[in-house]
Amino acid sequence: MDFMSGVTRVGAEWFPPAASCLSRPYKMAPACTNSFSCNGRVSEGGVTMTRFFGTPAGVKAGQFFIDRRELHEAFVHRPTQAGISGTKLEGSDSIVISGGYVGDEDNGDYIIYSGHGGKDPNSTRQIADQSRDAPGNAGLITSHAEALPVRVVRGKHKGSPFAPPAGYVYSGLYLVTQWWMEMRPDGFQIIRFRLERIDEQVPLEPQSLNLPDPEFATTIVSRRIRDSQLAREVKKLYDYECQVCEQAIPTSNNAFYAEGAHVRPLGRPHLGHDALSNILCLCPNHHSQFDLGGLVLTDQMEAIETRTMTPFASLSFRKNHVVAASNAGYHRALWLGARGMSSDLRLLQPTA
DNA sequence: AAATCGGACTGT
DNA sequence: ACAGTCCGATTT
Repeated sequence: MDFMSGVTRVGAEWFPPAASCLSRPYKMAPACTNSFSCNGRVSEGGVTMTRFFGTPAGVKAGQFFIDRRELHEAFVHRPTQAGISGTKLEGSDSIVISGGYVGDEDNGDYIIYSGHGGKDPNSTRQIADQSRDAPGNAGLITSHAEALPVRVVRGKHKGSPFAPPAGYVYSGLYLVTQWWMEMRPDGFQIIRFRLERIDEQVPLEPQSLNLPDPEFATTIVSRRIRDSQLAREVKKLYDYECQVCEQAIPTSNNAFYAEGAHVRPLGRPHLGHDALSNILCLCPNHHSQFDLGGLVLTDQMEAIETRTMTPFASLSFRKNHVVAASNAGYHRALWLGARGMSSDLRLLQPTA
């Protein structure tokens, strides 16, 4: 007996993620073509992927799934019961919103989501505090720190105008933008996460006329969406210390914040590469100064303030990392040329 | 082995 | 509809 008889399914076939992708410190995932890097482990047999970031190939935002097993098989959400997939080390790659915790909010473009834990397995009532060390919760904290994309799935439940009338809908990618511990009225501590939508291609079903204005959220994430796996590796290599000022910005959870800055910009018309030789680890201020042309680099990786054309710092580099002079030269020509000044490299050599 | 925002089945 | 019970698959 087919338990799915009578149910219309959309795109029920699942496709294994295809092509090559970057891996984290564990084994390479078989395949992935999404715009983000993907991670995963391969079992001894070499087939089972357990962690995968981004949207799997062949899956679209808005796609319907009849139950948790289908989500599992499509690599959209691997756990068959738990709401959060992930670990502290790897980060969390997906969540399911099913209204299982009071106080959650679903505003479409942003979500307030409770962590897991502290529930009586028999009564589904909260009987204990939640912990930031539970695997899924710690994973979402890691995803926040690393700006990893989180797949969001909505299940049928009351309280969300975006929830499907039955089954589950894959709702695309979100970023964790905040987390905090919260004391509930019943005296139990829970952990809460704010997630903001980062792929806008597929509109959510408009269920009310006054949708929240997503402009601010999209502005925040527009730079982070480009945070490639390589950029994350560079940040880790430098312990999140800016290569210009050597400052690391402390955040919560004993973590730090930095940004991966592409020297020759990606995309048209610049066509820079997402490669280690084209990425710097910078604090937000120097990243902005660099991207806005207030700072250029000599071939010797001296930082020049373009307002006064004076060197003010020598970039620090760590082992096995070099930025190609050609990329620095491209960036230099981009900004000095645009100001009608000579981009002749000789003018930027430090005078001995 | 424990934990997990399921799922199908029973009752009101 | 809804709530409780039992039986869970998968991952950690």
